[in-house]
Amino acid sequence: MPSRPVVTRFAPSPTGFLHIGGARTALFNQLYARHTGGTFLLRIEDTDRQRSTEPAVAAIFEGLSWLGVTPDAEPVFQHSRADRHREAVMDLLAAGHAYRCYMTVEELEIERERARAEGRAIRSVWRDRTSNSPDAPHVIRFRGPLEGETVINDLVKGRIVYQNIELDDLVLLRTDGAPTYNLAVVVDDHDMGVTHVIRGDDHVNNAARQTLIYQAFGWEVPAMGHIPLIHGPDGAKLSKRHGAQAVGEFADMGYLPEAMRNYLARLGWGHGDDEIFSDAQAVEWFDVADVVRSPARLDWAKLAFINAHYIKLADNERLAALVSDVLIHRGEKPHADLSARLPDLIGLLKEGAKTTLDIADSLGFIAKTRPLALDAKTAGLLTDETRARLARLGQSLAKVEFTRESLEPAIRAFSESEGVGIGKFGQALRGVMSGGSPAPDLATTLASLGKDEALGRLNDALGLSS
RNA sequence: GCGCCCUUCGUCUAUCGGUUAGGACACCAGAUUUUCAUUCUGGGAAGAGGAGUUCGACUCUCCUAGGGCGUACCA
Repeated sequence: MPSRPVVTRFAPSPTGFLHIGGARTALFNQLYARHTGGTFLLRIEDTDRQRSTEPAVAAIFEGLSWLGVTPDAEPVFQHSRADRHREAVMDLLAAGHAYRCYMTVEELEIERERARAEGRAIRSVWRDRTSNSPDAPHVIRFRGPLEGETVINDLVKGRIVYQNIELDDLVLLRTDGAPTYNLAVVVDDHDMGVTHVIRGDDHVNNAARQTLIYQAFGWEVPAMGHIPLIHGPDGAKLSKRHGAQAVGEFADMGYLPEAMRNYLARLGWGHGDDEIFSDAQAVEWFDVADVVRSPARLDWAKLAFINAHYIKLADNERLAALVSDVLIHRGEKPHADLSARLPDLIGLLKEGAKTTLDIADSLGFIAKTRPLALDAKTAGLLTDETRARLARLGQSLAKVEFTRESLEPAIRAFSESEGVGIGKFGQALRGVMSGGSPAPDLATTLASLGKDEALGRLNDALGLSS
């Protein structure tokens, strides 16, 4: 294992959005680098020019920066290093660790079936043969050992042994001269000085093949750790029907990046009984060796719980900007005066919110304009007796400062002076204030409306002029 | 088919040969209460199955079952 300063890297392929599992892999890489005082790098694996897209690259950058998992250096684009990759393959060719293979797709198909029947991996007939017309279309394959075994001392899974006969002679250079992934990762990780390869479980099989390539080059093999995938709540592979896969979707659903980081870190990794922890604590505690071996399922309820926690902690100005975006996105752009009050309102309303979308929802009753249409339930509550009581309440509240702290005791005092429980008029008052829409507790509802608006709504409902 | 990996409450996890198997989310009940929510208190809930090793296994080994990943001129 390398004894140099730690260098980790996240190496996604830009063929789609940034998957939540990939985001966690990136997080783990960054945490480990920070924990060891090392460096965290980003490399875009775009050797397949057909499948790689610009929007996908943008989505990765955007997703990572939203999550707050950004590399310590400029990202490397793998395809820009194609010349270096080809050069490396030529070295392998010269050293006899690779060979030119002229198999046609048909022949390959036959060999594939034969190999399968014999229970071994693909080997080309060109392994020990040279062509009379060396310039004919061909790929360059790795010449893997036929015997022996390759051992991976996986940082999370432990010792994994592969029989070399099971490992195929993989293609290093395609017919068009383009390098393949398995060759490019090895060359790039080596050139970038990567000491610890922390990646998804779906790459374990490649670990052995890549180890062989490192050895052929005579390079030091980096430490590797394969982290389990994230599954949907039902245990199946995460897909659209589970609600979300892309980090961008989580952002749109009103989750905070720090909540995502906390939740993701806790998914598949743990530090004793700690559930909620800061980024600094995560860095202090994290170790790849402590990553859990088995795949984890996404649990929306727990994510919501953690998000609610971070919403309570979040700065109201910041939340206001987020909520405002939600409102605009919904086509409910808040008026200037509402905008100005947003931070204060959010301070009052964020208590039970699980997402910023919830906060936006809770703003609904405030945004209504007078006179409010009352729902049937509220209308039914407005008996003559209650109307009279609400009128008296209005008079006494007119003398009160409209803050939650002042309103709370004021309402209680009124209830006592009337000699009835709050239940006798509370429901009706809430209905009059909100028109029947969901609203928080009385004091908070009144405070968030403000004195003028609140008393105005009350007078509207009682048929009084304000 | 073959190879590799995984398997503790519903979920995320702790335990790293000796524990009443702990915590969190969720759930249920009770308390508080001006709706919902919040808050508080309490509760139910787990070592896939079978063989070993051992004085003693959730912890170690093997088998079975189930699940995942891979098996590309994708990454």
